[in-house]
Amino acid sequence: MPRLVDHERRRAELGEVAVRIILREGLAGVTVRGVAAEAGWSTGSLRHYFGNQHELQAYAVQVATDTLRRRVLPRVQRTRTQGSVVERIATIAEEMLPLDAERREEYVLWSAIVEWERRHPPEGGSVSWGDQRALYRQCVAVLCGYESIREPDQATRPHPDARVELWAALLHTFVDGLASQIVNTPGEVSAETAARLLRSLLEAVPRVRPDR
Amino acid sequence: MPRLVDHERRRAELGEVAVRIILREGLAGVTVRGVAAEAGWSTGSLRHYFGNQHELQAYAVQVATDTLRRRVLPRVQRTRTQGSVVERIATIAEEMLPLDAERREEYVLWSAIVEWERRHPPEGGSVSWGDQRALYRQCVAVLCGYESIREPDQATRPHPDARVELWAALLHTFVDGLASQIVNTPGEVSAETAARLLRSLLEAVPRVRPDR
DNA sequence: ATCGTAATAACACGGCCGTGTCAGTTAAAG
DNA sequence: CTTTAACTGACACGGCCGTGTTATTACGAT
Repeated sequence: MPRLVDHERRRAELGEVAVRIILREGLAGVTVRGVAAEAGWSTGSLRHYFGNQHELQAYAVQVATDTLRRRVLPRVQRTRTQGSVVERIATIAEEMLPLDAERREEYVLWSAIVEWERRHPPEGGSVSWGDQRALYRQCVAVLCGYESIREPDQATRPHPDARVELWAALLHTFVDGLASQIVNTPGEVSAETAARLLRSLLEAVPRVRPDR
Repeated sequence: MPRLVDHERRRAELGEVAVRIILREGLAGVTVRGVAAEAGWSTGSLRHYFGNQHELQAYAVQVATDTLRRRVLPRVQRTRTQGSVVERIATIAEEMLPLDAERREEYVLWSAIVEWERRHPPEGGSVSWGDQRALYRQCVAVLCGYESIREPDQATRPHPDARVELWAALLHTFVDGLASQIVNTPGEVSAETAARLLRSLLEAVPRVRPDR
């Protein structure tokens, strides 16, 4: 019969282009015509793979999510083994801050995902949010003097110590604020200032057992 | 000669319409045609008062700034006199959080201003940022056990106690993060949760003198 | 080699946008 | 009342957008 095209492969290809546009112009820049042009196709052709703009943007957000997972998780898991506890945890938390060009790119992707989820709330709650909270929970647990490594699926659930749970939330919120200040008022909050503030907050986390 | 129109008054009138549009559709919704239509004039007429869209949006941002000053400052200054120190300070800080419809409106205006300043960085640094920092500085000073009221121009300058300065920055960042989480992930961070987290952070501020 | 359908691309329609032009209107100064 | 410049609004141009329609192409099964 007619020639067959690997739809999933084409969508992935177009998704990559869309992510590139998100980085350059934000989610609103992902238009049917724009993506088609940058990918080198006509809009009529693109619309065989995405019925409308909504589908295109939804797919782009999905690609962005996968990209972040692939980029950020390995960096977080490759934990630093030297330095004080605060220093090691700070290094992990800094992976969520737009301190350099690469992480600034990632922050733009985060923002696009958040913008999308705000306008199209996922029924089961944001997955990325749960992941982040689990990360901070684990950071605070270590900082408090608890076991340094818990099973991943354990970190997804609340920590038995309410103080850990509380400070995980505080840290999560603080890092979010720090990230937004870095991009929105770079003249007021530099990368160095942010790094310093982060460590100061980590110092304030109450310890169950003395520093290790 | 020809009839005369109070230009400043017209601009203010159009600015109000523009702010209404910012609340409804964001800064990008402030278009020459849109504002003219909502104000009941033609675009050609509007453009006697604003040469182009840039001028119109810049003016709208200015009006938004003035509106916020007029709305938020009085609420902050009418400080609560009952309850613990933490409770009183929390009430002040909560004025910066989008906890109800009114303050959610104000948050949208803040966001529009920040967006504008990010794309058109003011040379002298953001005025609104300095104002906010001064507020948190004063809050933390009281919380630490310092004098409850300093001269306004004193609050603009750094506090002599470095710890006050540090925790003012931490609190500022935290409240920013809390605000963004409330609007971006309302399903994860409710108004109640935010209020609770805020108080928890305030409890963690180190005291110079015992609670008063 | 032929056929039929997926794939492709060109085009049109309607919408919103910023901006420039220009003739008509208004009202204050003379 | 006449003059005159500010004011007004209608219109056009070009651009970008989403989307629907339609003709053409390409290719695998027959």
